[in-house]
Amino acid sequence: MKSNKAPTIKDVAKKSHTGIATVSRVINNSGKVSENTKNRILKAIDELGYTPNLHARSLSSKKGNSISLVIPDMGEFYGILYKYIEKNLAQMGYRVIVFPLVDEISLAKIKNKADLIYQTDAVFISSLSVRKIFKDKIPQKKLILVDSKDDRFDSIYIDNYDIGVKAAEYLLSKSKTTEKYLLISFKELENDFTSHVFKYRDEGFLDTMKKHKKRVKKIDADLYWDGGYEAMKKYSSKNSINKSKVNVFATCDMLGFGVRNFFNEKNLLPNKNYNLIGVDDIPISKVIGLTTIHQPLELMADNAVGIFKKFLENKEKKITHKKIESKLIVRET
Amino acid sequence: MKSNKAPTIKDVAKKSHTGIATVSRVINNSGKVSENTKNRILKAIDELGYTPNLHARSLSSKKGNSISLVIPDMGEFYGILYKYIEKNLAQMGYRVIVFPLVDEISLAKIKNKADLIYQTDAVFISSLSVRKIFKDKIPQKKLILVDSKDDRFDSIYIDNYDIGVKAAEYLLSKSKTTEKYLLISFKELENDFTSHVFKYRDEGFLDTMKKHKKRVKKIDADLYWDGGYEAMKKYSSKNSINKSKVNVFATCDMLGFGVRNFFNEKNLLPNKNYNLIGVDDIPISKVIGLTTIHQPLELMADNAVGIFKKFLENKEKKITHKKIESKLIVRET
DNA sequence: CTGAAAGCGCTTACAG
DNA sequence: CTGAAAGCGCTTACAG
Repeated sequence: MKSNKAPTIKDVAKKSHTGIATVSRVINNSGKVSENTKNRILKAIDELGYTPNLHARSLSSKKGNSISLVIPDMGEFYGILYKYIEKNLAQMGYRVIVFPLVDEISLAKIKNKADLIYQTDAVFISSLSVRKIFKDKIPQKKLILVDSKDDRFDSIYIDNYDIGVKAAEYLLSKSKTTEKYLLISFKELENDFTSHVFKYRDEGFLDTMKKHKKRVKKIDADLYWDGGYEAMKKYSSKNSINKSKVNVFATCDMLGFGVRNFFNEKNLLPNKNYNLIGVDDIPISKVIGLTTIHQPLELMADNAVGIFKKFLENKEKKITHKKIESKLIVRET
Repeated sequence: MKSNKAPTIKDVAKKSHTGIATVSRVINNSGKVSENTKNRILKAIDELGYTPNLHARSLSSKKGNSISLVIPDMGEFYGILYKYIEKNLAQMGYRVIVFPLVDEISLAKIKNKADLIYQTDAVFISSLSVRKIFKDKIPQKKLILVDSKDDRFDSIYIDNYDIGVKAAEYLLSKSKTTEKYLLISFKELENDFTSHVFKYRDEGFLDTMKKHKKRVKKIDADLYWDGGYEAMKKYSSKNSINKSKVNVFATCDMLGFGVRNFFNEKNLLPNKNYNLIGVDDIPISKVIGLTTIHQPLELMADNAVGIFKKFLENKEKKITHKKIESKLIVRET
């Protein structure tokens, strides 16, 4: 009867009548090993059902072969980002470990210095503020920001102020003088999760509208699928929505979704009764014909991985800041 | 000038004039340590910015303090499941590492015996077939199936055949003799990702309809936000949709979403012109008023973690099969 | 091409 | 309450 414990490299060595160093070589495909011994070892590995212990490997090699990806929530948007990053890194033999900051518990875990996140070779942080998350105890790791910016760290980012400007210009191009302008946005709470992306989008939009002497009514909405709907409902209860065209900037597609729903329900038509633009270009936006501002996730992922690669190669200390252009996608609304 | 390397337990011991065993004790809060030495050690840890090496810890303690969660994709649905599992496990000091099988690459990684997944203390598999994923090389780990069933492993599952039955009964209760019945479903490819959930839902629905002598038109759809829409468009190009009421079972809410969109666009009304039921009860379903069959994710997560807890306690070998009841949620459609 | 040995940074009896 | 020492399963010079 076999022992219950998982077989180790020692067991493999014994069974194949070699030393552990040689076994290690064939496992890692490093160094020269004769065909004959190699086959003996492979056979033993197979028969034993041997699996290398990653902890031992990492401990002795000083490499984790993994990176962390910190994201604000686990939804479709970040799923896409994950996919692009994973695709790149998998080829390099790296694992990407996801850390969704879904609640206070997961935030607390990350702040604990004994957490897994501190064992990975680099930390990719998406859409979140390093300062807020880690406070003063920033991990002594390679940090790469994706979709946000911090002077102290490598950053791949999009100019959110510019997004607001683009949204304003789109709506202005579609409208005449006497129309109404609405800004439906999420009012971020000042806590550890705050990213300020909404704030910047708001500002870009508001500033541009002011420049064109347009008055804008701002409405706070919940960051949820019906957030935009409820905001519009509230607005329409005090303002007429049929008299003149309404132009709406929803600062993310999730909010845009709700707004679109609202207009549909009232049988109001895009271009005629309203215009609407969102941000993100999540998959569902295409389906509902929502005009939006696209965030090039693939490009961001590629750039982030590129920085990581360079880091691995020559440990260069220079910090890279790469700005990615967002793109207007005109659809029905 | 300080050394570049990360401080180890040895450095802490030296700085606090103790042994590494004692340092280990205060880090892990185990055993008795006098207040005085404890404070000295804590101070040293803080000054050094010491972080325990998890690989070393796992290697010597034989515990990973983590579990794997394998999911078919990274979207809102599994995000919710993750959240519930994580909430439970975090309190126990465990990390949950997500393995989204988004493409062939990620599948290949999992099959590699050297993968991270084999280092965790247990593997939770959601909505996927163990047989298909791991083939004959099933990991010698505690496997817990969430939302699927396998006689060989602990399973928390929902009866998908029964879901089909429930959907049929709902539509029958809303309809009269002469009406039309549509089944809009995803035709699973026979590959490693196949879970057969759709197949069982189809069967439960079809069998029940047959029992009631109703003819059903089945339409294959893409598993995407506009899958249901396209399916309906195809159907309506050859069949009238206005004459008599149409009753549709979309085998998941994502498909139901598209169907609902289609009817909206045609200005057709629920209960009057059509009835529609989906499955899953994803957040967006509530917003669009989609009648659906709810999957109790929280309950499933709790049960799965419960099994894991028992496993940790007494290493019991008995396999648990727990069936969870799905629940009809009636909304507008 | 191959193997014995040191060492990675911890935990855990063990002895005091 | 405390510390020296063995051991976890690997990788990597080093010597052959």
